[in-house]
Amino acid sequence: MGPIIGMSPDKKAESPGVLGDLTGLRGVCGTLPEAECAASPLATSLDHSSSSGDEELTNLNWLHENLLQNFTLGGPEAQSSPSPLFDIEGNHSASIISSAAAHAGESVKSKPPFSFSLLIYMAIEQSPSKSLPVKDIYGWILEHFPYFSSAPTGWKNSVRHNLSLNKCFRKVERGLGKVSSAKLVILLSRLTNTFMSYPEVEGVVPSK
DNA sequence: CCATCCGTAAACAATA
DNA sequence: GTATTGTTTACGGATG
Repeated sequence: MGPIIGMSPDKKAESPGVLGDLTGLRGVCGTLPEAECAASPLATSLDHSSSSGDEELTNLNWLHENLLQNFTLGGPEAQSSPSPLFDIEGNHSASIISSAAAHAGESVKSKPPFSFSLLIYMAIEQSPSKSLPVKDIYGWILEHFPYFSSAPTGWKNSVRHNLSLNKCFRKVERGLGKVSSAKLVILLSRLTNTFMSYPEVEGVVPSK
């Protein structure tokens, strides 16, 4: 397989049921006022006058929809729950990620049909504290996607690149939670706040 | 053709 | 001094 090439045409064909269509993601992201999505989400996202708009590239709202629609309920119709957002925070959270990981396991040797943002998100979501040191993110990815164990080391750079670029990931000082050996922790605060309003998480995040 | 998204590489600074 | 981590920039491919 020539997955190493990166974005091979198979990418799309390979993730018909998994990621559905990435095209939708872009659509979502493009329609939503990015900054607001992150800051104050559902709320009316009409006040993006305050934001500079540089977050369009960093918004991962689509990620939720995508994840939830494809992994949780098996489809956009997902009407069983009032809001798919609940699943991600609720008990289903783990299963969502597990499902994703399971999908990944199908083709252990091939490049996972997930973007780095998604991989990072899954790793963080699976952690008990919803936060992970970079090192552990590496570890999670390696554990669930052995493909990277044999892949060039550049993927780690990509992970860090995504962590920095995507404002959905927030860096917090260590020592705030259970993370002890890590230097820094990446926390998905905006993401969770956007859809689930996690007061607890907010408390964990050091307001610098 | 253009805009956007994603992956990758690289350079550099900060920190442990 | 070294390794790791974090940030930033740039480029090219893929897609709508």
